[in-house]
Amino acid sequence: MSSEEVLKLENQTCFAVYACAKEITRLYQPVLKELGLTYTQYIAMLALWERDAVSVKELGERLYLDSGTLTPLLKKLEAQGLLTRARDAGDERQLLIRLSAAGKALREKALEVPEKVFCQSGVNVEMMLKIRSQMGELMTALQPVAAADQRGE
Amino acid sequence: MSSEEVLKLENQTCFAVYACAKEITRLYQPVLKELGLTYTQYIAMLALWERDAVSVKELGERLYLDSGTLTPLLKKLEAQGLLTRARDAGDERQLLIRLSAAGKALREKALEVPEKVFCQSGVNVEMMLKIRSQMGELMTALQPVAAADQRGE
DNA sequence: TCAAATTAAATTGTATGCAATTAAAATAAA
DNA sequence: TTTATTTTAATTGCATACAATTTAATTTGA
Repeated sequence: MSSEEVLKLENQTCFAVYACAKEITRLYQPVLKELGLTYTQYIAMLALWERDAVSVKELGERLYLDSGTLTPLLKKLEAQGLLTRARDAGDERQLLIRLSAAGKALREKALEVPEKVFCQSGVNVEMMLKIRSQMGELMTALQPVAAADQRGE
Repeated sequence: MSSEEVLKLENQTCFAVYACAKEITRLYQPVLKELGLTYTQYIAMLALWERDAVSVKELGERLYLDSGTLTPLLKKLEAQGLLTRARDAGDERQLLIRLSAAGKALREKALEVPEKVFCQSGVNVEMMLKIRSQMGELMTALQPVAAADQRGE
């Protein structure tokens, strides 16, 4: 690529993904508002509905978020009565996150979220599936780099 | 999709894009640190290197950011001596952002950023181009929705 | 003309997001 | 065992993001 083109915004794949991610969460916002959740709170609940009674560390690994983000977020969800935060009796370092009855019940209302958002977007199923698989590929391509950084290489 | 699967994290295209966007900016971070820029500051500079002496509004439209994000960000870049902020004489409502000599000079160092990041990622050119075009398609699919929201429809 | 509506930034308030540090608990090693 | 290391959350500090409001300037319309 020429030195003229290499820094053009429209040629930056990073910016394309960054902009899409923001546009997508913007699309979710009004739908999630009905559940009283922000987008990040929503994906945290998704993870918990799939697997309950997990530590902050495990939750963070699945969501790619650290305790600096999760601790305040989980405190807010606790304040809303959706979950409880309690130290693991077997290992006091760990904090176990458990859904409350209200937290489990909210799943029923959340069931219609993906459909609602999909209908509001101008996206068709084929595009959506293609994007998901592409992002999966990209993530596996990027993850080794992140892991190596973690190990200090 | 079954009610079991519809809320699974791995089936959420939104989460795939969201996670990739974060991973990508993480990849840029060490490279941009050498230029003294954060990722958002970097894309702001990309936009300005392409087109100088623009208003906050125009910059925001190109970056999909509003004044709430841009005002403090531009003040930081001004403090670094990379640009100047001055009201437009013709329309005092507008603030014109102009690159300083240092801001223009920084472009030379930035020229090697895309290549550096690309080499550190495990991504090949084909994947990158495919993703960029996919994100472009997605953005055009989502933008009408955002525009309609803007108009209050 | 001149009040009403619109526009552009800035400000305020809330919620991430992450690096770096701290504190407490558990594990490893001497 | 007793210290050193490691692990897990919480905390701190900084930088986004964005909705909603405010302020100042401009444009519209009666």
